[in-house]
Amino acid sequence: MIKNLRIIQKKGSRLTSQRRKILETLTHYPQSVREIKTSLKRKGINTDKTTIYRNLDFLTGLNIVDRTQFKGKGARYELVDGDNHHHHLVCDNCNEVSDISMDEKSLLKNVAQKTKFAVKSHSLEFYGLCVNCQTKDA
Amino acid sequence: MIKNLRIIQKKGSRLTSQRRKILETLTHYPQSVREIKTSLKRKGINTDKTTIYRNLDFLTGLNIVDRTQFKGKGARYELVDGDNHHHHLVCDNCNEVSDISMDEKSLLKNVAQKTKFAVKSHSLEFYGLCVNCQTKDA
DNA sequence: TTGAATGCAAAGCTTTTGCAATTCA
DNA sequence: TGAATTGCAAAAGCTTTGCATTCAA
Repeated sequence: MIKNLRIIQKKGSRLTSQRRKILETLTHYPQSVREIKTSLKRKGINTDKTTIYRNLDFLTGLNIVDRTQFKGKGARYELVDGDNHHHHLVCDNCNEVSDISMDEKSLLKNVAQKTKFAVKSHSLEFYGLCVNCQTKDA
Repeated sequence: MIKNLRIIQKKGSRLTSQRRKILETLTHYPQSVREIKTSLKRKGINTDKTTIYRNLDFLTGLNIVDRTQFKGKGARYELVDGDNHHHHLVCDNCNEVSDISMDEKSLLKNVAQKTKFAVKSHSLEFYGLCVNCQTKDA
């Protein structure tokens, strides 16, 4: 996404090859750092994990990347979806993650009515069984 | 809570002194393992962290304890609230956690309408600034 | 050229595992 | 007594830090 590259440059930060490759590897599916590293390696790119962590932090700060964390697992990173903010359905059995969008206006209104807390962000995940795992015996 | 002790015995599991003490230390505020350990130590009880982890897992399995995880932090455990299921408001600045209950029927209905995913549990956290931190300059 | 970014090594946390010793029922 | 539970030591993950080196602008 060209737009993201502009955001980075506008901020006065550098467009290193690592940064570019990491951006190219990110998707709209939440990946762990390990997965990102493996994915880069498959493309023949050996980037140190520290560099990956630092860039993910950097990109998260610019709102280019979104960081989520599922029950008892490490952090996961995905490209921000712009106008298509979504939540996750996480299968307890096969760990498959699918997206779902929600009308969350009512939720936020609810918080505003009940408290004076200033909500900046929120996270909402559903856990259970995906369609495939429902039909299996196990 | 006597009821919880019964649940444990009924399951054929033992009511060790450690288990009892850990239960007494848990609250309706989500605590980290480190906090639980410190709290026990303050009462003069030295329980190994492994024992704490194992008991928290055990109690979570019996639905006596609930496990949450906030953005980029370790797991936190609190007593299940029975009929008062709630969500959390987490201050980005001072990390204070407060509870909020939500009418989530509409959320779950929403998922059911859009997908065939069988929801077993969900987590919903709001991040932002608590009232105190809003008025501070920082 | 030079400050930003990278890579490497090491450390810091949290959580898990294996196993011998202990303890509740 | 005997299986469940504990404690200890060690390992396994994930994430961060410090510092010398490299590199984009």
